[in-house]
Amino acid sequence: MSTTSYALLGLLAFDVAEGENEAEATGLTGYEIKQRADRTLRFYWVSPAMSQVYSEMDRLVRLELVDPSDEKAGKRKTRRFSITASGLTSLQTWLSESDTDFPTLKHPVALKLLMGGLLGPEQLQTMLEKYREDLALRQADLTEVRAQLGDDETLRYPALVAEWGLDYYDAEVEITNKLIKKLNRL
Amino acid sequence: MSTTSYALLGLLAFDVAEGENEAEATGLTGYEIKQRADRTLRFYWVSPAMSQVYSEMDRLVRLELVDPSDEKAGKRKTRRFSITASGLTSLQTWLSESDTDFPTLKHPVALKLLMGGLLGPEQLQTMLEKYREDLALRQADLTEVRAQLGDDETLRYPALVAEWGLDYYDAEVEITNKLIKKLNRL
DNA sequence: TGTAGCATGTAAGCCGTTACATGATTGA
DNA sequence: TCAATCATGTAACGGCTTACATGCTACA
Repeated sequence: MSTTSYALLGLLAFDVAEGENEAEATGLTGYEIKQRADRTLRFYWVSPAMSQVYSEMDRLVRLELVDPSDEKAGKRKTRRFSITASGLTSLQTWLSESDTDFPTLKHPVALKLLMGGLLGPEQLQTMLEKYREDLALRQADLTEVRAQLGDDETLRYPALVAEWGLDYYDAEVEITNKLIKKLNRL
Repeated sequence: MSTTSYALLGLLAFDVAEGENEAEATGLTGYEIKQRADRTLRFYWVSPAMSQVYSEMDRLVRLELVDPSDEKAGKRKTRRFSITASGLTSLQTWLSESDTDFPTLKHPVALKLLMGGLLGPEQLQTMLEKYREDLALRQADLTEVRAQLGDDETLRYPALVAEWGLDYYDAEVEITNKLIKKLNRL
């Protein structure tokens, strides 16, 4: 099981937590899982392709960590996935017993900066400014995510992670500004 | 050509830059490329496996962006790779004309924090403290890299990237401390 | 004499993406 | 009626890692 498998399993665990006080936890469709991943996981893990969401669900169902339930609303067939008891314990075991890898960063801006000597100073400048703009977009996205999470207790940790992400982006903006200043001095 | 291909090509470009005033730029062996990648690329891109270094070199040679030269010192056969003129222009084109993707972050600590509700507060604490320790190790490694780069003009950009990396880790430490404080208040 | 480092590769396999294919439902 | 969104999947492939296999060289 890859980390992404557990990440998706984790999304299903939240679905249960949210649904506790409702009549039924009906689970999530593959499509909904993808949407949730795009709102949270994407900022600090991955945004899996739809096709991967479905193949991961197949795997989790095979391992009985997830329960599928077919649903027919009109002519449309959808499968809703929900985490099983076994899935929940498996997730908890992973959370507490697997060792937590150091983060992996793939930073094309830094990579190109390394070879800055082969690039004109104006081109470097342009690249860094474009990066600042991209950062601003990301910040806006994440700010909205944070706002929508609210102060609900069940979403305390997702909110915490969103705040962490905002701090992260703030730091990245500062570092980029510092770098631009340094380059201007050369 | 993947970004990693260009990254390795970039390492060979530095070899030329360094060797300019020497008798000959003899190129780098696969083993040396791996070592250089581990000292620089690893912090903000990847640390390719040895097997990947060799297969990337095969590809670059096939594309004539890199020149191999066999060498026999005693009974030992080594291949040294050096960047061709075509390889250098190809690298420059990539640097200036490809669009620079937004960084990709895979942060297992943040991922597990998301599911913090399934984990005890002490376990979260332990995880974050372990992360701080890992960060300290990384900082030490990168500090040494920065020191060894010196203030040589040919290594100005690598030095700049190393400094950027140190700022990045500093920020990460601060953010982690802030997070630990927040968790303690809960 | 043996171990750590230097040096090069092949094969298998996983993770993940892109491209392709299909069809239902909602609302402008 | 047409486009956007919802919904599900298969096939091919690229990138990268792990495991395996081989052998030289320096040095303790």
